[in-house]
Amino acid sequence: MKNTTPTTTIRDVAKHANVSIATVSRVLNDSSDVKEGTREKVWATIEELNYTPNPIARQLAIGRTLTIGIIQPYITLPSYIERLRGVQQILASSEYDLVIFNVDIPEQKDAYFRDLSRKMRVDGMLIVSLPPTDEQADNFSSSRIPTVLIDSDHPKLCCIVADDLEGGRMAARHLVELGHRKIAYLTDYLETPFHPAMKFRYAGYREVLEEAGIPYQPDYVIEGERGRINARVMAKRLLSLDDPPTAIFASSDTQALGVLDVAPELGIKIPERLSVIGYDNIPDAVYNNLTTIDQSLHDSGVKGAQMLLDVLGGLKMPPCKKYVSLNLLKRKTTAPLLY
Amino acid sequence: MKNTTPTTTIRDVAKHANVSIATVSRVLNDSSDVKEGTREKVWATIEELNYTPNPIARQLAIGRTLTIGIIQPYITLPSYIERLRGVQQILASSEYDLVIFNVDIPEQKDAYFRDLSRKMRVDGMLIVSLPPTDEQADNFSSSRIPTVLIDSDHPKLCCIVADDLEGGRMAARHLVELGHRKIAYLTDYLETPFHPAMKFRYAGYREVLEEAGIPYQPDYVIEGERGRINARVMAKRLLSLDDPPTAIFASSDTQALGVLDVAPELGIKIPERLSVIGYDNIPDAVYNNLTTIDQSLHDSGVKGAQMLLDVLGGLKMPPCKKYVSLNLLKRKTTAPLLY
DNA sequence: TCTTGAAATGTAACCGGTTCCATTAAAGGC
DNA sequence: GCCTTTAATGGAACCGGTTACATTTCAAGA
Repeated sequence: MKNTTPTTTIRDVAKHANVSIATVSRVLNDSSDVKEGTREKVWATIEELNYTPNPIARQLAIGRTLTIGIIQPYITLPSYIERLRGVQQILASSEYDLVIFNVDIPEQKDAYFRDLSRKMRVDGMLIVSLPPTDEQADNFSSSRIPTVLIDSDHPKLCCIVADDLEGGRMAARHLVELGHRKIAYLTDYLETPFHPAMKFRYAGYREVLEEAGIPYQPDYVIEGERGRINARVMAKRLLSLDDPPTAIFASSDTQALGVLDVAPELGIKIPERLSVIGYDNIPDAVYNNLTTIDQSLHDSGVKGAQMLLDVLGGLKMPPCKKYVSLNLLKRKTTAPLLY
Repeated sequence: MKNTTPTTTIRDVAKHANVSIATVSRVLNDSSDVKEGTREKVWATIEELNYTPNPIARQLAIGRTLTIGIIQPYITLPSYIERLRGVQQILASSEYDLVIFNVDIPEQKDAYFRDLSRKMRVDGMLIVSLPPTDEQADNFSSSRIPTVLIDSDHPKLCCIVADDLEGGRMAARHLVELGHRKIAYLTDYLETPFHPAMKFRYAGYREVLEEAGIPYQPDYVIEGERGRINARVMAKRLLSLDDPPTAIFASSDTQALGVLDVAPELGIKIPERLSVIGYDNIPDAVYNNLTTIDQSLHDSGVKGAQMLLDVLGGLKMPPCKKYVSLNLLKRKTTAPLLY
């Protein structure tokens, strides 16, 4: 029944209720010093006029948006979802809303980094797996808008990180300790415009193998497009080598699952003939009894959100680097090498 | 180097550049009537002071947020991602930003429906797969904020829908035409607080079977939690029946893939011994050569976003219902029944 | 009864932009 | 050279809230 935008404002309410706009505002923000009778009268008027305060005006007046933004790539990947849940859990009980900005291509990242602090209307920012350049980091740290990095780091900012190098070591060490010496590493492309976690894990893998006196075998390192399907193809290649590996360290659970998919097709029993270890501990890993490195994804979301809230709450916080824990979860896809 | 929020405003710029704030505003919005010399002087000052206009103030002044919101459940599912891409494609070339609100549980839906029109700051809304109640629909249609429904419908609103009943018929009809009579339907829970697409597809399936004179066999209908993993379990149950089906219609590609996963384990060849048809045509379906019903997910996003932009552009549009097309894609997982 | 102070309310400035309208400066017409 | 137009610019109101401060109300204390 409404015609063209006859928006009711706080002044309309004030007029109808026969009070001042200040009083209406007080009622809306349930300030304590409004007489009960007045309060009721104002509420009645608000209902009657079907009045809704304009959030934009409010934001301008109080100088805050009560919104925090999160920029992250690959929103569809299970590991990112897991972190997101951690963030949401914390924010749900705060006064802040969460707005998600998805980055699929590097250009988007730069566009967001450039604009968000200005064009977007957020009080704080979480940036996941997207390492800023020095210049961008400077912008963030000198900006009015506090920023917390999750899963990437920069000396000028607050960061929540996992030690991917150590994670790579842990996975490789587990396989070595089981007696394996033909250990392959199956991964996303190591060179990426996003956070090079896979590269660190790779370095950890190389390190442990070297320590164990296992010569580097380039054929055992295979990289390719992310995703379960592609992992299958890569796994097939590895397992068809003349001298196939007896263990595969996949840089993500999703890829490890791809390996589990194809092994039966090739008549390879897991874990008897092939040990497989993943990384992340996503829900599907539990279901498939996949041995993996739990990198506390959920917790990284929780910690990041909490840190941002602290800063927004006024806590003075210098740049820092906070680690989430790593845990080797031994399940059913790894076993001692049979001679 | 900055201390506590010494935010530079348009007035600071005006003062430094020795012009009026009106002129600065004109420069910012590159209005035509500013002399070239003045324009340069103002830009120089803007750079010098490192000034960034406050978007909130601008929004308040112009009365628009230049943001559109999308509410959708299961943001992690491939089918929803596909729609989202369609939306983003259209919005990318518009002046609007997209903000995503994810709904995982029904309560969130109601909270968003209640608040968004008021608390949130968007110019328009897209609602995906979340049918509003009559009351909510009334609120939307009488609200200042135009709303378009995608994948659900209501007589009072603009809707983009797919004919799930017909889709169910198409899938079932395909199998019947291939000679199958033992046709199972594997699905998410039919009762859902979200859009009951699966129920419509189910109805279509029942209808076609009845027309073909195939008696209803309750054992052949199995419902359960969504997801590939759960689909495997359900598929196993179906295929272990005393008189197993020769064809399975899965209500989503993800579930169909689950069926493809387990069939080999049970020694069942596809499509020779078992025909499988999915629904959605997600990217993985292409890769796995899955026969499926393409419900133009991407296109539904495109159409929905376009319609919303039209309305925001001033087009008067009465409630309507626009269908996206359905196509049976015959690939390699369905085949004639062998006697 | 008159103070006095707390409680309740009102006034008006402010947040940081946009834009209508008035004013001034420059250019064109005769 | 003067008047009319047009181009540039400035002044100030406005968007719709919040809030510091001033003012009024009213009950308690002297």
